[in-house]
Amino acid sequence: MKYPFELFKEEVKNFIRASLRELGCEGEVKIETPPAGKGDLSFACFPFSKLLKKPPEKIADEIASRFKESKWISKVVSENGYVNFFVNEKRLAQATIDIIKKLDESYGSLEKKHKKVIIEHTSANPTGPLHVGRARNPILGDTLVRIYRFAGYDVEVQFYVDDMGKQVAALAWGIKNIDPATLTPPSRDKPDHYFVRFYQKAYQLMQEKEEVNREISKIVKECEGGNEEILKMIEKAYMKVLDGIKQSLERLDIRFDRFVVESTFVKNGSVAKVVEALIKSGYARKENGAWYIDMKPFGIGDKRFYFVRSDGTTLYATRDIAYHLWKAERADMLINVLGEDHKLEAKQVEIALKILGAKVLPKVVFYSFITLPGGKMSTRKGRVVYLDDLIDEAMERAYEEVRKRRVDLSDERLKKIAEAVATGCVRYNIIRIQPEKDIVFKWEDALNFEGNSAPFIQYAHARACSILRKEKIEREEEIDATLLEHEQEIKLIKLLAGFPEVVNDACESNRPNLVANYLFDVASQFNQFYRDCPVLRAGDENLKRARLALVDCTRITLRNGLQLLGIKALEEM
RNA sequence: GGACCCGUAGCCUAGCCUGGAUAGGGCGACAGCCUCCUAAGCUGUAGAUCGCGGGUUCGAAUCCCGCCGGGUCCGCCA
Repeated sequence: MKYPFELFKEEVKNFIRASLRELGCEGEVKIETPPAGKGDLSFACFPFSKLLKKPPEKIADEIASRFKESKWISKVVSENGYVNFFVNEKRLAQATIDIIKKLDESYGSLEKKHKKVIIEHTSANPTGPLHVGRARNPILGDTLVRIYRFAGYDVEVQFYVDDMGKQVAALAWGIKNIDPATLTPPSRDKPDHYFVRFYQKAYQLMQEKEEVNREISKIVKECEGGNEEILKMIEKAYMKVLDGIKQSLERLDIRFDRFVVESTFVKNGSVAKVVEALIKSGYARKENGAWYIDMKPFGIGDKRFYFVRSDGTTLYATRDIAYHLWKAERADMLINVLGEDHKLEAKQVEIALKILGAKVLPKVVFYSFITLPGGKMSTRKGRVVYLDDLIDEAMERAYEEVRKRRVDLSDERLKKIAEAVATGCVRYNIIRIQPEKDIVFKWEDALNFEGNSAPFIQYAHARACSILRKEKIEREEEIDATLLEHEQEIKLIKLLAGFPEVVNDACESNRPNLVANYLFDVASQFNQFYRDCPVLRAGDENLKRARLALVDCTRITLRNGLQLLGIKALEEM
């Protein structure tokens, strides 16, 4: 099934290809979007100027003059070396509104790819609560999950649990050896906040006392040896913290299909196989009993990638390779969401996977950490804003705002709305920005409820719902969309028609921020339509039905898009 | 020091991958709009050497090189 705008685009491409062939040349046909008012699609003739030995204006003229008539193209104009194509607006309006009404919740979704994708995200050390510095990871990851599913992929979401590092070992040691009475009270009644204190204290003691350091190191070593008893003890410790992390993410509607535990790959021998295979590959060198791969031939400067220590134990990256081989056997595509501090490790894993002939290599989406105006967040230094605190603060602010506006609603209803606004706001303000861009955390930005924000989009959706509550429109109702001729109606329809392409682009390029930008545009255009085109008081009954349908289609598109961002589409606010 | 990322109005940001027609938005500022479908909205004004300098090109915010500023990494840590 093809979407209307796609059909228009294909027709334009075919027309250009045929025209160029007649003019005597072939070439990549690159279609672009012209500035407002100059058409709906355009084609630049400059690159063909040399080939055809004609000025671009002439080529554009010749192509444009070849146009007679067609289904989707209403007009072709030559201007300054460009060929501008105008869509048949009435046809687009009718086709777009028909298809949105018909597909409803699946409008914008793409055809089934019959491909399995494993998306790994968050994978935070389960030693304490998530803080805002890392909050981009789950939000990016979960949004990608939603987009990939909508784009037709079969997605499994995984959280890789590190149960073998010094961090979890410190946590486990702390819980076992520290008297809770000596700790400051937890910042809130939640397991991750409760247990992080043991981790913090243990970490501090580890640096102060050599014996503590030795004990914790011993735990780590036992884990690497696959000591079941010690691993069980560690599991008991981190599981509670992980529960707390899950609770926080649940508030943002973020869930996982599977938690994959690192030690699994030590226990089942796959890490040993990785080591063996790497040694046999011919790329490995030995030094003082430790094994490494020289990364210079792979273009990574003068770096060594150690995968076995001199005592024979493996490293984090080594185990990560085993994990990735396991994933590669189970999926057609792998996506990882990682902080930019993992760039080198990701490169090491990738090189190893290539050496070992992995079927699938992961595509990694890196993001920059969110920092505080004074610098990096640090749990241990107490310079930190927890995700829970951010959500709570957003909730309070949102509650105040709703209460100010809606004296008519019950407190229960107000809280529901506030929650949707707050969590939407948190997700939106993070997802709307390109992952690689630095974000300096400021409360006023994070809790922005106006302009380019989640509530702005939710508000447009609520407005649409409000109109539709007053006058119903049935899915089956035949409407005459050709009556929609107002400039704002046309603008809105064209924008709605572009949704599937946005989904496709966001998915293919792993840029969820495209969806956020798009929804802001739709909401903004809808607000302008709302200003210019009365719906319930449209006068003409057929026009009213058509406008109602357009409102309904906007509602559907906004809702589907918000769904992709994990933001609740409110019916009133 | 080396590698990678970022640098667009007072602040935040889109566009950069795939070069193209006057660089879009938002916040904040200023001036307006609720007898009318929710003003979390709308309109208008002011505000940009697209970090700097070269190069490639008919054409550069976009590609290449150098520099400056900020971040990340450079461990037999995770």
